[in-house]
Amino acid sequence: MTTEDEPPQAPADEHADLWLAPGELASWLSVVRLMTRLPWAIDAQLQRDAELSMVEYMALAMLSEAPEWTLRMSVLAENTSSSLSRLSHMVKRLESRGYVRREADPADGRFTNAILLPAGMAKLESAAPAHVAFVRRLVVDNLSAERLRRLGQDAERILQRIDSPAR
Amino acid sequence: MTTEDEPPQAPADEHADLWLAPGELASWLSVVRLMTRLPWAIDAQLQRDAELSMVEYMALAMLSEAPEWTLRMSVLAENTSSSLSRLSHMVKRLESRGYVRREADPADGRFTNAILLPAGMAKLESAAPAHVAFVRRLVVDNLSAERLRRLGQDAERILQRIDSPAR
DNA sequence: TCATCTCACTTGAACCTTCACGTGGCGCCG
DNA sequence: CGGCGCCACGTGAAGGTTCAAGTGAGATGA
Repeated sequence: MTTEDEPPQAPADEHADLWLAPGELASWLSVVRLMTRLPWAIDAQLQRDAELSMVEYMALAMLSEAPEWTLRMSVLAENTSSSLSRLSHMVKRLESRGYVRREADPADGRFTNAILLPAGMAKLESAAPAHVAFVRRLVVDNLSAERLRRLGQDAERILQRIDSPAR
Repeated sequence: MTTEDEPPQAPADEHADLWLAPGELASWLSVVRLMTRLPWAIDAQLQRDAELSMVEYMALAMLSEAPEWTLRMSVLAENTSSSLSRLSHMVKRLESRGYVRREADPADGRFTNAILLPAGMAKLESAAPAHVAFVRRLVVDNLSAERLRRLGQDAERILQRIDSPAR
């Protein structure tokens, strides 16, 4: 697919060194569209079927696999790739829905633990099947095992660069 | 090559059929993290160096390659993967900054054309080098040509499923 | 020719994220 | 033991996106 179309007029004269080769550009634009629309699609599915956003689902899922259904806010923030502030607001909302609760770490009051409540676990379990099926249909079962593995590797490779200091 | 890593402990007991196989899950989580953090990184770079968001940059870039620097709002929305409403708000802001203007299509007043202004083109040209360099460092030059091509293909394949009706 | 329908936008409110700052617990150094 | 600084979080305002209506231009049909 895709690509490698020569534009009827070649406007990419002076853009050439400022920009990307046609094939590179096409691939990059596909990635951009994926980054924009895949989260949107997942959010829409979860919102429709479970009234959860993807980050909320991820948070519940992370907690459900943690010992004692408990995680520090900062760890949960890291695991869900969200800022502490965003997480704080989000957990407040989950708390008001009865899915989690917070308490200061008994051992060190500077930390706050987020704790999954039974209602939250129930919510997660009721949301999981449709969500997993959706992820399978869009991604996991849509790519060969090998390609999925490579996709994950590429993602890690890019993430590494994101985390590494400016240069 | 390469190996198939077994996780040291297998926690996926009863989750197994509700969820994904360990390798699948790992790949999927990598993709999720990529979808979350790559846009964030790009936005941060553009914001810092040019006070533009990624969508704004994309919109200017699309317009700059369109004939007469002109595109219908609906076409621009499609090309930037954003809703018409989002685009409308966004273009209003770009308009107030003097980068674009809007006018009703003379041939058919139902359509609205977004038109890139010289100041917008100048903005784009001044933002492009750093942005392109950043994209190269994170993605394009970080993957082999073959892997980049395949990444683009995988993205297209997933996008196709997103666009196809529920089943 | 005029009511009605359709379709591309536009708009304003609600919601969420971001940003900058504020707060409280605990270690540390005197 | 007492002030100081650091660090994990919390909070409120600002800004952007989403959602649900609203608007206006052209097609359609009587």
